[in-house]
Amino acid sequence: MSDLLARLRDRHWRLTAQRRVVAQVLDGDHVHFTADEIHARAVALLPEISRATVYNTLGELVALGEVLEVSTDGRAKRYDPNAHHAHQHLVCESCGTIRDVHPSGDPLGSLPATERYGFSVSGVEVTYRGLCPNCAQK
Amino acid sequence: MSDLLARLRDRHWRLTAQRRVVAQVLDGDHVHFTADEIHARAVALLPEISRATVYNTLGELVALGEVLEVSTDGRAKRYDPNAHHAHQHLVCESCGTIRDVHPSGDPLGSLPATERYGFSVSGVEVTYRGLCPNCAQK
DNA sequence: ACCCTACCTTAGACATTGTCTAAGTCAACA
DNA sequence: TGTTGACTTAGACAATGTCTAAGGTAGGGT
Ligand SMILES: [Mn+2]
Ligand SMILES: [Mn+2]
Ligand SMILES: [Zn+2]
Ligand SMILES: [Zn+2]
Repeated sequence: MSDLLARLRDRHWRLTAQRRVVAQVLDGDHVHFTADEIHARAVALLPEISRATVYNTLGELVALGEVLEVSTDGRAKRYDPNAHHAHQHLVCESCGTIRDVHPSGDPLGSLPATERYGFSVSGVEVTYRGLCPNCAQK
Repeated sequence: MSDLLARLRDRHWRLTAQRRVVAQVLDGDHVHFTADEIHARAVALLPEISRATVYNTLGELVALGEVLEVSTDGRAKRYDPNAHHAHQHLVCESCGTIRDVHPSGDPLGSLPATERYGFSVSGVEVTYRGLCPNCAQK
């Protein structure tokens, strides 16, 4: 994630304490936190950080392509720092656990030209749903 | 959609004016309205119908498997009466238009056993994103 | 046809998630 | 070290969805 800070410096970002803390919370490639979860963890490191700044910083990281926005449940969006390796998600319907998964083949290839209705198709999101081992054993 | 009313009667649903109107708004297999859009159209047919009843009725139709809930944009959920033919969605990133599409192959099959982490995988949602012909011509 | 009553509907309060504004603060550059 | 425009903040506001208590009614029983 220090890579991330370097990239942001290159883009003439001001490196404020607040932005450092948000980046630190997102460190680790397999987290999928909501904005409020990120805010709570950020407050533990920098008590005076505001909700607005967390939302602002996350929005900027998404616009820069450094973080992905994931909506797996129609509730709060989740923020995914694993933006540099294409992947999809497997979600437990019971406890909400999210795993990164890597399907075989190109997901875009599954949409035939006759099903594209003249769209220029540029991306695809796949969400697999099921029960995780913990929740499956009732 | 009269099929739907018959099925609901069979399940001992009370056929109230409000429920008839919600079903009528959802008639047609290729609509993807938000709850508020459905409420606005329902009010045009039955002015005193409340927001709570629309939400209640939609939730019940989803629980019965007669309507699908679709979250394509992280904003309001959309309600899809085309619940009896498996399909996926193609969304215009600019204007939000949604088309039903039918990918080739079984979308579930693209997730190898080694990527399932012990989950019992029961479903998959695929959202293709791009620009519709109207929006593509700037 | 009329009652009952369990189920349904309603208005509006409340909850969650996200956006915006105006005023104060500070990181980076000179 | 001073300057300045970008950044942060508290809190109001907005959008979407949930809940409750009170009143209404569909449909079975008579
Ligand atoms: Mn991920
Ligand atoms: Mn559909
Ligand atoms: Zn689980
Ligand atoms: Zn479009």
